[in-house]
Amino acid sequence: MPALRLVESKTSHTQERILDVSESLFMEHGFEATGLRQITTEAAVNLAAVHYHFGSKEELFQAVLKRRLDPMNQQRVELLERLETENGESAVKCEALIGAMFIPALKLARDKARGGKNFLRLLGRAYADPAPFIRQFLSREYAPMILRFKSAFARTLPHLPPRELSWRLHFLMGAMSYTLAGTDVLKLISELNRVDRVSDDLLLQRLGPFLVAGLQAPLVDLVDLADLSENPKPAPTNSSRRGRN
Amino acid sequence: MPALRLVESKTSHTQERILDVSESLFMEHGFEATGLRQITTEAAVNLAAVHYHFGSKEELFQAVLKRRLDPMNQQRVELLERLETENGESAVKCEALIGAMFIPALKLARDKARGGKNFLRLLGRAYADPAPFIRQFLSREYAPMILRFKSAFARTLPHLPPRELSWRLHFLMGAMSYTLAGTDVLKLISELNRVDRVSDDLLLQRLGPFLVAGLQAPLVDLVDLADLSENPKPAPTNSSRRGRN
DNA sequence: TTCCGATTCAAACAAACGTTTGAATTCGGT
DNA sequence: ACCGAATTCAAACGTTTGTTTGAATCGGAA
Repeated sequence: MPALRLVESKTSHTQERILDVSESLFMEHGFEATGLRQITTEAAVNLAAVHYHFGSKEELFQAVLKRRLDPMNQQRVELLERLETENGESAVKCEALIGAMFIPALKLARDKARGGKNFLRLLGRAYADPAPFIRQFLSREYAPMILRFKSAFARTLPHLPPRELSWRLHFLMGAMSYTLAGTDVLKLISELNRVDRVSDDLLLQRLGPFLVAGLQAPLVDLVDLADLSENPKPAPTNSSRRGRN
Repeated sequence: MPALRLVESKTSHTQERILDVSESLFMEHGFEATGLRQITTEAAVNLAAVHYHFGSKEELFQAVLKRRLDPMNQQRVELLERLETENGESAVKCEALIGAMFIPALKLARDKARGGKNFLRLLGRAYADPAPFIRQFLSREYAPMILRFKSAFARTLPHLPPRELSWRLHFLMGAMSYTLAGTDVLKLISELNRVDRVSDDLLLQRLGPFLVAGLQAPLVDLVDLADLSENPKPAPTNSSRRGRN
């Protein structure tokens, strides 16, 4: 077994080429469907270089994600902390919090030298991957930043019960990652095809208000709807209402 | 080449067992990572049965999706049409439209005999898959239903420009599929772990208001934010504002 | 130059992949 | 009981997979 990158200071030219090519290929075909030979030939390096520098295909995948994810999440909490010190006692507004989460991602998507949107599509794909090593890695990677923001949101939305807040943040992450990933299943929805391809900036300004309004939506008391097939319209019929929470 | 299911009336026992096992395995490991031998041994059928009944692994995957997706989307448009005839001239409310989209999916998630949540997780995974044959299939499968609902939303949200509506529906689909898929990357967000596992019903009642509020969010005029790193707070500084849409 | 660790390289490993084949078997109708 | 079609079966097809090995090459300090 070789030394497995004892020298961390000057990352070799080979490592970066492998990471770059892997990023684009993993994004294009997914983790399982991308072969190491495909990567190494396109990167013009030897096949064994992957195992020499990264240890295994799985570790390579994690390295690809980690390279972009660490700085991005770090920027996110930096923005959050700056907002919090600026605001002193009073809670930071929803809109600003969402901006703090979204802007570093958007910045990454713009920086074509550093992966561009390819990386975010890869990330969105990783979100949906059930492979345990991916899920564990993402959890480990996201935990600090998510918890940090959750308490910030709780401060600015004090009327929301904790569990309700958790769900709304879940929805928020869904819409955000779905959007950032550029999942274009439903391009047919729209005229998004070519026009809005350019204007990444406007994305936040469209997504932002949507999410802010969602987070601030009024609380409704939960109702048991056992009759799914019968009464499709959720109009308050005032019957079959049983308190539950 | 064999007859390739000329007889459609009585689907063989083998076909269903293959579909059931495939559904759960594809969901667990993804399309690429699931082997045909894995499927056929777990289903206790011969390896060649897959090609005999379905033609190829890709066609098997499509059949797995189609079996649940067709009835679900059909239910959705049925609900929509019932709502529209009930409301006559006036537009159907946002809340009801979202219910019409969500309830058939929720119903499917509940019906453990017909796949249960496994299928929705599989579906959420397919959303993020870049394989062309999957994307084409999903587009083909979703097109009628999506277009139907889009025009319904346009009627009830007349103040929204078409492109803005398209984006908001995009966000909506993101939050919805992310939620239905049960992507639990961010379980750490919350106390969702065991408590809310039971109450699928309450999901719609949490997601519904979130999405309604998002769809009805006020329109803001779009601004050019070229200074991402400098001014993280989207407070209206009144400078660097250039009209653009 | 000499030497040593870091890196690259070609070659091979066993295992698993999706797919095909042709014979054996089952089944329903006459 | 017989026939013909539908289905199942075991076996092998040729590729491709991630990983390992051991020797060749490179690069900088002594």
